[in-house]
Amino acid sequence: MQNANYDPASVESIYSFARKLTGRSLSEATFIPNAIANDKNRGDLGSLVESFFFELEPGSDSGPDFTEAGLELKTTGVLRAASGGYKAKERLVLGMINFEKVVNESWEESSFLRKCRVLLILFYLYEKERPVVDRRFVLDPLLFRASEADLIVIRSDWEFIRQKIMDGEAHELSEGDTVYLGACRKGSGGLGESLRKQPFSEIGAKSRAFAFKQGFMSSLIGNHESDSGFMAALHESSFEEVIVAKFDAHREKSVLEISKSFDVMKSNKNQKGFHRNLAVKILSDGGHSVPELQKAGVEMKTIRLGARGRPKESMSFPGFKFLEILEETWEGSSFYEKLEKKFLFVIFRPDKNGVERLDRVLLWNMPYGDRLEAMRVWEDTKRRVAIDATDLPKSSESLVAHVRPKGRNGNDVIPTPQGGMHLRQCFWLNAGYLEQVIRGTGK
DNA sequence: GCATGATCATGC
DNA sequence: GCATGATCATGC
Repeated sequence: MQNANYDPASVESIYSFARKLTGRSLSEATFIPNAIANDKNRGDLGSLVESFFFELEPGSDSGPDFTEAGLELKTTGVLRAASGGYKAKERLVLGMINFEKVVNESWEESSFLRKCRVLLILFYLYEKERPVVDRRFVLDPLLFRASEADLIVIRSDWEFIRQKIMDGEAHELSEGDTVYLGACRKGSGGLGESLRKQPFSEIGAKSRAFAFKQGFMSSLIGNHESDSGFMAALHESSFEEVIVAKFDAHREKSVLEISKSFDVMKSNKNQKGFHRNLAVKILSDGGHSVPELQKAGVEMKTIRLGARGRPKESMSFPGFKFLEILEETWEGSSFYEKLEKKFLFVIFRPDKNGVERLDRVLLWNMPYGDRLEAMRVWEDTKRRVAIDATDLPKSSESLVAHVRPKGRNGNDVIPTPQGGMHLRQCFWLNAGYLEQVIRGTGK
């Protein structure tokens, strides 16, 4: 079947297309007919993804879903783990065990291996009350190829299961028999139903399927998380593209919508880090930190615009002590150090109705000329601290930077060279300057 | 509406 | 306990 979105013969192409689901639900990623989207009882997200996102014909069971690429597609639920990451909601079923056939197969030639050598696994956040088409894919897809070490265990599990059937004990199979790959109950043959025949015994057996056990799935997820998102994506895209793609999934969403999608609420109506928190959630797929930013030396700042597109606030930087700045040089100062960095601005903006939305992100370096102006303000500050620490550069004195208090409260005072005590201060980039920076880029 | 002053919540 | 990022509050 022809498809304009990806090349069904290319694993890479399929994978990149699958990544468009990351951070979204199926209904956000593609059109779903109302009759299906509204059917809250519709349980099988996997087949909906196959038909509406990948536009595959309903599969025959014989081979992998992406026949040409030899790739089997799996869609599976995850739950939040106490650690902050995710864990598997349940085992991943890989295909029914055909008691008659499996006994005649070798591991290398097995239909199990043929079908499950390479898996493309999509992880969505399981939320009971949420219709399946609205459940969000919270991790990047995982292209699963069992490691050598895993394969040894999986093979031994598979052979154990096969041997039990050869011994005429299919009815005694149990998931606990094995380590990573289990024979789980699936399909007809439950209580009161007719049992299936097995080749080496007259006793009927419950029908079973091969499945990666829940613990194995959770460990896959854990490994995937730790090298996922950024690092995995970085194999294919630039740092900037990765970041922009993460935010693109939430662009134009209201702050409320974003917070709901990550299931976070303002813990406190004065929670000043709320928007920053949302940005962290977006970048880390629901986690609570973004070590990649630190690793790359990127300084993330949130900017909230007013109705006219001007930042509501100036941007603060680490504080300085009056007595210390006298001993510092510009290039030894923490303000200098920060301004040398690459910034990631996460920009929020109110729409016509005043609803604040994620506008866009911007990776930005301060131009050299503006750093010189920041240096001038810093030098001026140092000079004036020595004269009168209560009279420092105001925002009206420079287009770029100024100095203002930053403290716990009115009691948060530190000593001045003049022998008095004065409110702790820090450097700020002017709101007006930031406005120019933002206007000069993108839109 | 903006400049300036003041302070809050959080994470280490 | 304290630094940090961020926001609130006030007065012109």
